[in-house]
Amino acid sequence: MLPPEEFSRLQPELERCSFEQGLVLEAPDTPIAKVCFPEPGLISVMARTPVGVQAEVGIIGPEGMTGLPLLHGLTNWPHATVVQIPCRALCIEATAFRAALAECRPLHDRLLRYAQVFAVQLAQGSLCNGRFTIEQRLARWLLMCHDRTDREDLPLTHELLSSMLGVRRAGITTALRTLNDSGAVRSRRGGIGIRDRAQMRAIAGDAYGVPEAEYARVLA
Amino acid sequence: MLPPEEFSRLQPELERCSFEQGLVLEAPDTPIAKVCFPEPGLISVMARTPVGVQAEVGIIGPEGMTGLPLLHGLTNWPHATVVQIPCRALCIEATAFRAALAECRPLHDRLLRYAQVFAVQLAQGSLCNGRFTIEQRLARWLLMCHDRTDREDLPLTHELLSSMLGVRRAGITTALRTLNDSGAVRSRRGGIGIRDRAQMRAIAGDAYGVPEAEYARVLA
DNA sequence: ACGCATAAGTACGATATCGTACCTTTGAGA
DNA sequence: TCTCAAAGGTACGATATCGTACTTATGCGT
Repeated sequence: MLPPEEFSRLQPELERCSFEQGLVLEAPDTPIAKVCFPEPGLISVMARTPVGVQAEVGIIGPEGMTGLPLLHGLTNWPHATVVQIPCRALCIEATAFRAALAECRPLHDRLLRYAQVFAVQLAQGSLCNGRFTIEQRLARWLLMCHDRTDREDLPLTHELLSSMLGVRRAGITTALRTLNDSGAVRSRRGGIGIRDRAQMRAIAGDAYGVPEAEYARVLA
Repeated sequence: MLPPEEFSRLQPELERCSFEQGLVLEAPDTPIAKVCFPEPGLISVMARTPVGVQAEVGIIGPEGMTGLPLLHGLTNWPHATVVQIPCRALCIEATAFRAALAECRPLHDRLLRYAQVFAVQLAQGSLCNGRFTIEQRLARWLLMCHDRTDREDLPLTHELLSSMLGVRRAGITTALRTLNDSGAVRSRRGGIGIRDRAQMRAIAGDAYGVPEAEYARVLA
């Protein structure tokens, strides 16, 4: 989705990679090796405390990139970046990425606009964690996930979702049953299919939409 | 705290302003007029949904700046920026700020590092909202506030704190009484004084510290 | 076809927090 | 000195979520 002249600056250095579920692209406080521009799939940014309390705080898909610290002139940050739904991605070495940023100001500027969209996503996620129910947050998460994949069925266990939202596994089971009963999703062992997006949006309410609108405004 | 050559680029255009509590520096989705570098005091970034659910998601003091969207090449974002504890600040018009960024790359780079610290603060706030008790979050907030002011007593009502944390006013009263009883703070009508920082940190636990460490690493 | 590890469903008492309401205290201004 | 709006304390039933544990279902590998 980059304009041709910006994409062509990166193209020679881009390598297509394939990522399994669970792959850790960036470890906390560890130099980041490469920047990835995902194809359909899902990568998430996890915050944690020194003693190991952890939860997902942001998600990245084809609309964005991993390695945001490199965009800010740094090599690492305290968060982990983990592949949640397998995907391919176009990847570039950190040093090559840095060089491209320095040489191509329009590229840097464009990616910085994405950094703002991501910051808005973090902020809105914070609001949701404080003010919405598990059911609403789950609907929000599934919608965001659905936006970023091209799959019919998302390969997600309740266990995985519970660690994403930072709640009990049993809490996911309960919330998911409500979504299922309302016809919004179809849930199977190890997988969830979005059935009715309109219904999902109704359930998510205001928990969903602000970062998406920001993305449309800033990068579309 | 900027190096001399970067500060001198901004200096001619900086104007010192005085901000009252409650002043709205940036309204949601509205072009930002100026960038402010606060002196001791507190400014907060509030996220909200279309229907008005709102909570604070980030705070800014002398360590940082308002107007982050301008740093990302944009003019606005969906959040509001509000003065919570009166302060002075050095301010610069948006257009002059943009010009300075374009001309002085080291300045831009340095401020981008701050943008990362702020993003980490947003992420950690999200984690806290999901996983910590009101008491811990309150302790975290008061510590962060204390870091950014030079006052003995923070002029904060329970009402204000409740809208910051996105909880009931009565919830603040209760949590604050616990902090008071443990000797961590001294609470008076319309004001709170931090009495024992070590105690506060013990109560906040892991809710406090990650963004602060990131700041020290990246900008100190 | 079978066995087993993984995933999902369910239960239940405990706890944090909510919504709401009402009452008391405080301190600034008349 | 008095008054009153703002601030703070408290109460109580309701609800969301938790921690934990046990049970059932599924599908992969043999």
